Amino acid sequence: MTKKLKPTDSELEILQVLWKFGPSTVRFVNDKLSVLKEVGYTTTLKLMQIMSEKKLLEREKDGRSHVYKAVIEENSTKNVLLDKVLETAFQGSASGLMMQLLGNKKTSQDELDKIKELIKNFEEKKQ
Amino acid sequence: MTKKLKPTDSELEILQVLWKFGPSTVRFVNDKLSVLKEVGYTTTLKLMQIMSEKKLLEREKDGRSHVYKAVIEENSTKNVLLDKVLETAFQGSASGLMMQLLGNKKTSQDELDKIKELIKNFEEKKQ
DNA sequence: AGCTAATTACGAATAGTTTCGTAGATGAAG
DNA sequence: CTTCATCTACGAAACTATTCGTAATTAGCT
Repeated sequence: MTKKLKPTDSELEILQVLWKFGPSTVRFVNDKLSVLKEVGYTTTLKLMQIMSEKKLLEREKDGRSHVYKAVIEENSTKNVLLDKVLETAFQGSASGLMMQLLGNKKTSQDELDKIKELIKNFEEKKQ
Repeated sequence: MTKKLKPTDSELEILQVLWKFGPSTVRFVNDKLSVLKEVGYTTTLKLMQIMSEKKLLEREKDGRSHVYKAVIEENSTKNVLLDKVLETAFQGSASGLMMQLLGNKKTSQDELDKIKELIKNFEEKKQ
């Protein structure tokens, strides 16, 4: 059973890189993060070391450096984050959350169509 | 312009009470929180004092105590929280988030119907 | 006025996150 | 083998969140 560890914001940024690009070195992750924000190499290193201790990452020696990979799944992690908001902000009401999402001007017609398709498929599968 | 202050988890619990019941004393809020979890009176007091400093709450003297009210809106706060998850975990994709939500076993048919209704209304209003 | 119960104020302890400086280790190149 | 660049390890500092003990204040009651 996977533990329901909620990563911090900084940890999530690192996880995003590893999920997207697969197992990577600190150097690689730091380069990707540097595109988005100023961040020192040792800062990223330290964070990834801590995440290894927490078992969020695993690492393997490769020459003089290490290759880190995410241990926790992208899906289950997203579930934890979404559940948290669903519970704390929307009292567990998916439609309440949906209403908020639609109230955001950001949802395009294209997205809306995708969502409708999702619901349709979901209901068919359910029977 | 409303600031995009993201309340902490504990702060959110207090905000939920104030949003639900309107302006309240520390005693009242603490009583409500105590139903859900063990929490000391001075802990709640301190938190609400800090939230006042942060301008998340306003307070007004009433006899020997204070009445606190939420300054930040329920809707905009939920938007901030939802946006955060949408951006950090789902790269801004509402349908991606929706997929995750449906993947959760928790979404009932009743909720699903409400969501369909929401989308229908939303599309009608859009034209 | 004096007592009591409730409230606020203050500050400290704890824990967790985030950042980064510095030192030490290591592999590669000459 | 020595030098150099790169990487890891370690620890400390700054910051935030959370909790709560204790002291001071206040309103109301007799």
